[in-house]
Amino acid sequence: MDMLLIEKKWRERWEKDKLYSFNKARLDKKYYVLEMFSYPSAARLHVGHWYNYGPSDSFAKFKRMQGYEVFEPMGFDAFGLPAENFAIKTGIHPKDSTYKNIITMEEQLKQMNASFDWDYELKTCSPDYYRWTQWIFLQLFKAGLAYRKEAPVNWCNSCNTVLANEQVIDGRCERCSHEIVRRNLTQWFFKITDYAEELLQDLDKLDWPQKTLAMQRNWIGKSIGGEVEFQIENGGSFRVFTTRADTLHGVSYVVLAPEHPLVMQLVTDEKRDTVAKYIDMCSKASEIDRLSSTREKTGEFIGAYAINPINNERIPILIADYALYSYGTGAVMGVPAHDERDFAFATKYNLPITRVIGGKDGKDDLPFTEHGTLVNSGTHNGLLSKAAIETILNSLEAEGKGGKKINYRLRDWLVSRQRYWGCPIPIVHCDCCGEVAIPEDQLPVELPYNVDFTPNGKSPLGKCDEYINTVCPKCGKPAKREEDTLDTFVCSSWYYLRYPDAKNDKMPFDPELINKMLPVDKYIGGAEHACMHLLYARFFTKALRDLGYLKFDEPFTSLVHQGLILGPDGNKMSKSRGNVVSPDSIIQKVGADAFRLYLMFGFSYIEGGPWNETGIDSIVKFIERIERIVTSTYKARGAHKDMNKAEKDLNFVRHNTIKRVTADTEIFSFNTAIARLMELVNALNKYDTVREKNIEFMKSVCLDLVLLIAPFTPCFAEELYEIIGGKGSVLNVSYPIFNPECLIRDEYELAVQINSKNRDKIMVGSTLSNAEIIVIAKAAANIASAIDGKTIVKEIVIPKRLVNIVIK
RNA sequence: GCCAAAGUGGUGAAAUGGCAGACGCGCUGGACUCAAAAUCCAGUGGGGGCAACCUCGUGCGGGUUCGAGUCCCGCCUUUGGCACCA
Repeated sequence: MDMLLIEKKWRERWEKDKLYSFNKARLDKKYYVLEMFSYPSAARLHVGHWYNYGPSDSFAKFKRMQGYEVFEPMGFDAFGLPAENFAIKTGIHPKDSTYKNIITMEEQLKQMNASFDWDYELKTCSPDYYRWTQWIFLQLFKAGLAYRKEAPVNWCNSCNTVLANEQVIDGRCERCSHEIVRRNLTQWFFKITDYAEELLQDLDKLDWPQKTLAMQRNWIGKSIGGEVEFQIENGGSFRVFTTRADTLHGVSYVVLAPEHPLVMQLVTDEKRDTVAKYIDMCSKASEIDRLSSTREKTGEFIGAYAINPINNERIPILIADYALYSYGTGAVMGVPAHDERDFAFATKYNLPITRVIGGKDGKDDLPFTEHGTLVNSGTHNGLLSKAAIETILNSLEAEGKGGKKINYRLRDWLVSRQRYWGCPIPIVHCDCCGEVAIPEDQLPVELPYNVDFTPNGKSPLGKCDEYINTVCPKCGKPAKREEDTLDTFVCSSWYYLRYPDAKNDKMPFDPELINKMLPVDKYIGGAEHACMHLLYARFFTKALRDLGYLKFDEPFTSLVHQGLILGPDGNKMSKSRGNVVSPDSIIQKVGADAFRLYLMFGFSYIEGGPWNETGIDSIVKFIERIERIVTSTYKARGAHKDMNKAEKDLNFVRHNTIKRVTADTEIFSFNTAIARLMELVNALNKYDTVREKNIEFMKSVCLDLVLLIAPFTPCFAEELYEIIGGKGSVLNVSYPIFNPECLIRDEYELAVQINSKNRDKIMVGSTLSNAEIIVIAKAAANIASAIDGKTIVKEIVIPKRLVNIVIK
């Protein structure tokens, strides 16, 4: 078969017949399969694209053949830095290069023989999409979920923009690996922290990889504890957050974060200079320096004192950059005896260390960080930590000096970017009215084309006079537009909602339709999005639900991460390593179906692994074996109609294959599914050598084979189906269903063990009882002699598998 | 440092606590052929034995169990994630 030719033939026919067109009349049977959309890169599709889209499309086709109305859209995550950086280098405008790349990518994606319904295609950089991104921004703004604040932010000097916490990897920019520095800037944030608890709780509802759930839990970082209020000696007060209120008697100092506003108020005149210097030093430190937990702790006494509310002790107030202004209250109590970090800090600065929790077994090593019994704690002596936390926080609460409190590690999502190629923020800054939302009927705020986007640390849109200067929608006076654009993760946080209603020009989506189409039934994409896209999208869904636009809580019911295909050297493929494998030549040689099948058979889908193409030839041979056995069977003639042992054996393999392929495909275990298909082909070939063949029966097995393979090699299966006289598309035929009765064998082979070691094999009828089986087992040649004269301690029968006789 | 996952033939990899290595690749032998290719068939974890068979074997050391790659405890290694979060 000329695969390239037949693939073209079937692609054209599918398109003509609109085979993959989603039928809204069958919404009750909808199955939404979504693969994470791609960035429109200039390079051709790489192995990773194929590995993501090929097997998951097979899953979609499998669901289709099971009778579901499958919705499998495709689009482009088209805003973003690469196009802009490319433009800076070459002068080609990001819009031009992006749209050009999209066209070539569309062509390539179509060569995959996938079921994408292109009628629902979306591009996040197109005004009819980002109009609604802006609309959602405004809904969040009106609900108080989008706000502007000055805060220390992560700044990348190479990308000339701020980054969200999630985009900082080990103190470096996730994109260019440049060191991140901190800057104080006024930026837009989304209040994702309002949803911290629900984002955490609802993880329990999701059919997601355990690892990803764990990562999100860690990222949200719930911490149950309490707040304690410390009076300042010369008036005023502040609070600290602690999970160990039981150690309150052991507090020998408190620490404020360098950015804490109280610091410059409380500092004494003699300390003012050194403290200011320290603060300055902290602000200049890069994230890398600051993040290093092995770095020696530093701090400065600010000359002021606080009062420990539980024992009225006078304790010094220090500043140290290990206290994070953005977590808790920005202030920490120091308990050197029971915290490793505090211990190191107190030792260095000669602060008192008082033990207040007794050690185990009389040991008195410090620091002792476990729970235990309180000592040196006045009236609380003798309490266990857990009870003490409860008691102390309750009494503090009664006195108005604190109480129980939960903190989260999760921070609000910083969405401003000082870049050009992104969604404009639909806000006007007016001297009189402040931040004013652009009226919804004036959306989209279009991204201007003629903009100088050479990077100089200022937002490119700010340099574009005709864009930036406008009038206030409220008071009509001259005003300036917001000059930053939105993080591209904002665009991708709702695209799954837009797909089913991609052409709607009245609203972002019709809630009535979307509530029926969503949530996504199966979402497939890389694990690297665990704490970014997948978290943001969940937040958007919940926020839009609370605003009344959606009726479901979670966007993606079930999630699968495909593994990573590494270079042949076992490293991640990258241009700089020179280990990038291009699939183009392989596809030109063997076709997209064979390539897809190879990817599905050669790797465990969720594991991935180093690239190795030695198996491709064998996959081609396998396809040819199928073609040979199916076509020769359909040409053969014979009047034989019996169903004897040979037929029953083949029928067993057939139904076992159907059962296993169905179950394995359901859980994305494609390599084992294909192994089962190979077994069926082997069984067919074996049966083919039988002298008196039941040709009609054999044909029916071949038909099942063609149907079973159809999701994996769609064009090949279509062609074969046509050759054997099938009408219409094979993908419209129902996927075979196994018959349990055909899986019952007349007799089974059992291993017979003595003391758990194999000693013999027996054939037993399937209707025999365990007692009858034991009788046969004991009579087997090797067994009878072995148990002769011995005491039998135990007899175990595992149906269809083994008999174990335990003797003394 | 903390959390999670993984470690199985020459190789890609399989195994609801039940015959370890399914299905492939590679290799060896055979059939077909003048010959080769293609195709088909058989064999293929280590050690021992002429043989039927025996024995060892899933990173290492223990344990639970009639039975452990799988469960438990303690290590080693690798890979991801988090990392001054009070």
